[in-house]
Amino acid sequence: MATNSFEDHDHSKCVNDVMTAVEAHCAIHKLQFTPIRRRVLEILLQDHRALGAYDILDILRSEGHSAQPPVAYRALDFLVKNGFAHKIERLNAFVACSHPGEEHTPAFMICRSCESITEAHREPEQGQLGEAARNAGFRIERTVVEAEGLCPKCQD
Amino acid sequence: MATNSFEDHDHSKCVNDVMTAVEAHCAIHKLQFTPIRRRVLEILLQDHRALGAYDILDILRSEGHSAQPPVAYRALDFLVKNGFAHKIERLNAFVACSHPGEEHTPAFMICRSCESITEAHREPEQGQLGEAARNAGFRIERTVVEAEGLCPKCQD
DNA sequence: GTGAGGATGTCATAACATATCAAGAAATGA
DNA sequence: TCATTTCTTGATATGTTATGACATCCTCAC
Repeated sequence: MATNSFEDHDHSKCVNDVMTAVEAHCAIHKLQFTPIRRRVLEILLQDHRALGAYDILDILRSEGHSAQPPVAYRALDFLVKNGFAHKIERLNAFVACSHPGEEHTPAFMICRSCESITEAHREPEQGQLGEAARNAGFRIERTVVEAEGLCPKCQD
Repeated sequence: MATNSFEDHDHSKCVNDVMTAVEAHCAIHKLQFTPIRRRVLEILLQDHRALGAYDILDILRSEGHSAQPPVAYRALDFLVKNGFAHKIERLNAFVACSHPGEEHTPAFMICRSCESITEAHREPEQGQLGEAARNAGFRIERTVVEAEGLCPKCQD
């Protein structure tokens, strides 16, 4: 398996692995993985890119669903709350999680050229931010860590 | 001087220092520090809090300015572009910079209770994000690093 | 004083997100 | 099985954040 989504990889496996993991997680935790929620996650998984809620709505509409804004936002809330997707604050957009269901503190690398996104993992208490927080007496509950730049392929 | 804005400090000195530094920077770089831009920065400096563009607009209006949205966004663009203010992506809001004009890579700690914000500084190439970027072959150009949690005072 | 570029005034609208309430479906327990 | 509760969805409306476009005006260099 590719260590990050900038590398060439078998994307259908990538999608299947995530869907399988999410299904299992929902079964265990008695979460309702309804058709809309499933479809929105599938849409996010199509690419390692972030999609806005209205991009998702457009796709849902083209498939015949009703698709007023709350439809997308509710599905996204469900996916984000349960760790199946993340919001990219810099872009006001959403991306499928690479490690669904597991507790983790993600960091993102966003290519400004091809818009691909790869997810890395951090330890919130370590590193420069953790140190700054300790110095300030600040108790971290959530972090947003996003880097913008150029992915390997777009540096040429 | 306080090492971070969570501590008690002489805030009028805080404001004066920043305004003086910004004035100097604008003089040197031939930037037009116009009344609107100055006023918006003063508004941001009133507290170590982030304000939305429309919060700023409300204040400008209450002072008799015209104040259509572009008025605030243009002033904020100027302040951000020149390093006098930062956008807090998590909040879609803006905060005055503690170290105006200097090249730096900020990280923010946002108190979810009192909404105060303090700015720390990072080295983008170091730490966990820098390491993840090197591993992925990603070239970082900008970073968004924001922690949400509780400041020392609000932990009681 | 004229021209070029930057700054502002103003209107309009795009893009992102949520409140509310009604109706329907699924899980729960008697 | 039926009633109850809870979660999910449908639908309308609205709130919030941000930008496009164009006219006007100011400033500075020449």
